[in-house]
Amino acid sequence: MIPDTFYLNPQTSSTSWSFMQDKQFEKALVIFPEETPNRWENISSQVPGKTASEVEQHYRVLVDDINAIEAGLIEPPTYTDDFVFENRDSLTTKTAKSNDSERRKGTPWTEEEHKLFLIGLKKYGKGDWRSISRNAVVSRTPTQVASHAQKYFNRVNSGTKEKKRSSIHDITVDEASLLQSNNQNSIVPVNNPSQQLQVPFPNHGAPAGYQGFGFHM
DNA sequence: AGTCAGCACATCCATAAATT
DNA sequence: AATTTATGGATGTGCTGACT
Repeated sequence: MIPDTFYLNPQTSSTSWSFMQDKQFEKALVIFPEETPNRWENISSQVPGKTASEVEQHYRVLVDDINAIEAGLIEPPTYTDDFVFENRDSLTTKTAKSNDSERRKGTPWTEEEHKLFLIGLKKYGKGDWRSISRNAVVSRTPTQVASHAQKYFNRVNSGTKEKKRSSIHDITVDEASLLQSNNQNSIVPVNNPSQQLQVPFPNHGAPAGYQGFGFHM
């Protein structure tokens, strides 16, 4: 279990959030998207011990963090490696040997995550999946980033686009960089403006760059 | 030399999209 | 609607380099 001191920001968190509360909050964000009436009341009902105003405040702090990181005002957090990754993995994956041979499907990469991946790729280079995971696609482990990269490079190297389904991997490094620069202070994806405003956290209820409520600065 | 971490690559398999 | 095909996430394996 990740200790509270690991992810709490004493400067921006007026009340303490336990790890489980954060996870419940994260799930609730997905269950109750932005257009949901009485969204914060509904979310707070899923987070034991938190009021609607507290969850709303928590959300705003997180968005502020992301905006600050994307604007380059603050450095993304650094982690004590294995501790974080082990715990992050334990939240989203299970080993192949565990649990009656059922194979996990996994969480699909969002367009936003892929763009962050490409930006990280450009910045840190191919092979430095750890840095990309830590500083760019913080919602993914190095293993996940490497796996995604493998598919991406397969796609890129396969060349011809004809007779192929459209894919998230069709987004190039240059496109991602351009989108990033055009979208400097926004936390939303850029391809579908109508969706952006509806679902600010397109992946699992969290903003891009958000990695599980662990890094308010 | 042994151990460990990180990586590339190959493969499995669920799912979505395209085709018939 | 049924079938085929492509995609993508997860994972197993082997290699390499760093460390003890």
